[in-house]
Amino acid sequence: TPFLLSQEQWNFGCNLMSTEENSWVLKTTEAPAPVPPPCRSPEQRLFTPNEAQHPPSEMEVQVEERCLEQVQTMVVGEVLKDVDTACKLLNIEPDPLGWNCVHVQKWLLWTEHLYRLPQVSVMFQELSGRDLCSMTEADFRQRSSQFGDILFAHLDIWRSAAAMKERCPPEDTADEDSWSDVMCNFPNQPIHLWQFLQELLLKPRNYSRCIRWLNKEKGIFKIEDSAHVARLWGIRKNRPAMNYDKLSRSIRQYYKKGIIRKPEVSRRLVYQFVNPVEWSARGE
DNA sequence: GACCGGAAGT
DNA sequence: AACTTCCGGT
Repeated sequence: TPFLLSQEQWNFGCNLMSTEENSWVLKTTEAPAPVPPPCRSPEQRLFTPNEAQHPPSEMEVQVEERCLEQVQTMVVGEVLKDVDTACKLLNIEPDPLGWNCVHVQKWLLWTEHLYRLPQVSVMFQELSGRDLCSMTEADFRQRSSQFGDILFAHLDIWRSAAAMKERCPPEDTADEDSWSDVMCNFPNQPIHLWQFLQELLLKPRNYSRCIRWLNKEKGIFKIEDSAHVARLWGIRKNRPAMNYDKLSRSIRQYYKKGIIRKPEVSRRLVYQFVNPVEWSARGE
């Protein structure tokens, strides 16, 4: 089946065009969840805006089509990138068909977080990715009458993304991401907390609302949203009960190891990497 | 709520 | 070993 834009992706594309915040995956710290109504016939929506009046000329049609094409390419690229990011964060592969129950739960946890849903993952326990993919929207609704459609739509995005990937695998966005690719793409390599924090700090576009550098050269950073960072860490380590109390305890374990410390003047939620030289060499 | 470290568990 | 969990105290 062809890759169709969902309402959500279309909205995202519009945001992108207006140079707004450009990550829909991690747009989480403000505003209530961007809960899109699942759109089963997106192509209609794509072509309806503003052509009600006079019939457009041939050239106008061509221009518009090319524009839409560009937007679509851009959106697809962003979706793939965001799926990638989520995969790294969750340590799962992009294709839902390959997921086991644990992977499914991680993905559900992530989706809950993304759309700010209440805990719905319990309704999907013991399901593999293959099970999930064989379910209809009605099946989803049966397990969660309120949010089944959202989960179904989000799974659809992932399946489409995986299909895209398979269709053109060698494309590979050979850009700035290669560093973290090398660091994280080996699946199931246990990640250290300090590495994880650096990963987040490396992507200010996505994470600056919850953690950011105060002084990158000195390695001083501030956790802006402790609960959010803890949640992300919990997702990555598959520790649903993770919170800032525990995360900060782990950070404090670094004090005696000389990996992280409190800066000279201790400030609330501010920490400092002890030897920041190694990674400050490269830009974001 | 953040911060701190001891102690025990995984 | 690298956390995670829990906690009593600042």
